[in-house]
Amino acid sequence: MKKTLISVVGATAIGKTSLAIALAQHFKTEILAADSRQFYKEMSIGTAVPSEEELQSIPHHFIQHKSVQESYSVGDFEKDALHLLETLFESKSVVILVGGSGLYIDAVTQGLDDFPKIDPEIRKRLNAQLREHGILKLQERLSKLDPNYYEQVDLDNPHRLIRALEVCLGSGQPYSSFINKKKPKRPFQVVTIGISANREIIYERINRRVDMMLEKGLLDEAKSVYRFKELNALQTVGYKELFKYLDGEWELDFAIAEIKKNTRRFAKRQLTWFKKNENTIWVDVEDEASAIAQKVANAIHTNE
RNA sequence: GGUGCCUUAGCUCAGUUGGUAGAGCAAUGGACUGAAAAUCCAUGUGUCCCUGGUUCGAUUCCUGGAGGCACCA
Repeated sequence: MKKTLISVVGATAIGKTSLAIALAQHFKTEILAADSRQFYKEMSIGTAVPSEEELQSIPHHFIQHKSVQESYSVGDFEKDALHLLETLFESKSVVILVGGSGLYIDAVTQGLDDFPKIDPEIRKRLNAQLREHGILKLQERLSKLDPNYYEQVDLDNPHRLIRALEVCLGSGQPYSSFINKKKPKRPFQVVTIGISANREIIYERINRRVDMMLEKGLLDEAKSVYRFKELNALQTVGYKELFKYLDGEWELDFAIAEIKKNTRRFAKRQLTWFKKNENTIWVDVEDEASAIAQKVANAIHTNE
């Protein structure tokens, strides 16, 4: 029997966690989280990590298994997730993947190209160059080192430029020579379930959840990680706005309004990403978990 | 009750010496290969409060009205 990874996607605050748990109970299996901020053990309220009870009801993986002080990339996650799936599929025919980070989901379901390890110092230097000389210099370098990618890349996007450049510099080969290689087939099929709702409902849920996070003590949590605020893991909606408040730059009410706005925009970006996958089976937020489980079961069968 | 000011995009406001209008924010669409809750790109038709008048033409000037704000009674 073919192994199946059920991928549950949807905008933030839409109810992915509870659907994933219901599905895991139905299929008697475990859950992998594909959420780039739930990895970190220092953050839980603002990342809407599953509750104690939820975590106890079903085994979860990749939840708070890292510290914000460690660096953990999509590539690392892909490797770890595939390795774990191999183990889980020895005893299960179905495993659940749930999360809001599109790139991380794709890394597991489709795979990324292989890149050589790059010395993080190179990125630091490139960032310093960006600050001192501006983006034009980086663009010029890329046009020499990888004219191919220079043609496709979003030239105003510093992160993209720097990633391409660091690969060029670190490997001595153009970035574009590593991408779009034939990726190995996954030893499992993927059934993607997307939870949808109209925009007003998503935004209402977001606003309510932000208020709830604050009631649960998000501000204290932000204080507890304030000393890490420069780290990548803390470039996170819900924290970076409260840091502004703690720095005295913003009023608390304004910071909260910004959290809601930035969460809305984040949700919007997620929807754009998830729309790309034509194979997604879309369900409504209001649909019963049991009915969804039935749909999934049917999809697994028709694919076999 | 009187006088003055205001009414233009979802919000705050600019502007048109009369030729039907534009900023910021919000919002919307999109991109995405080890920073991804990150990063980046694109998108502005709206009874210019209503009414009548002047005019070839009024959102702009004038009459009357409505609503808001301020001051005076």
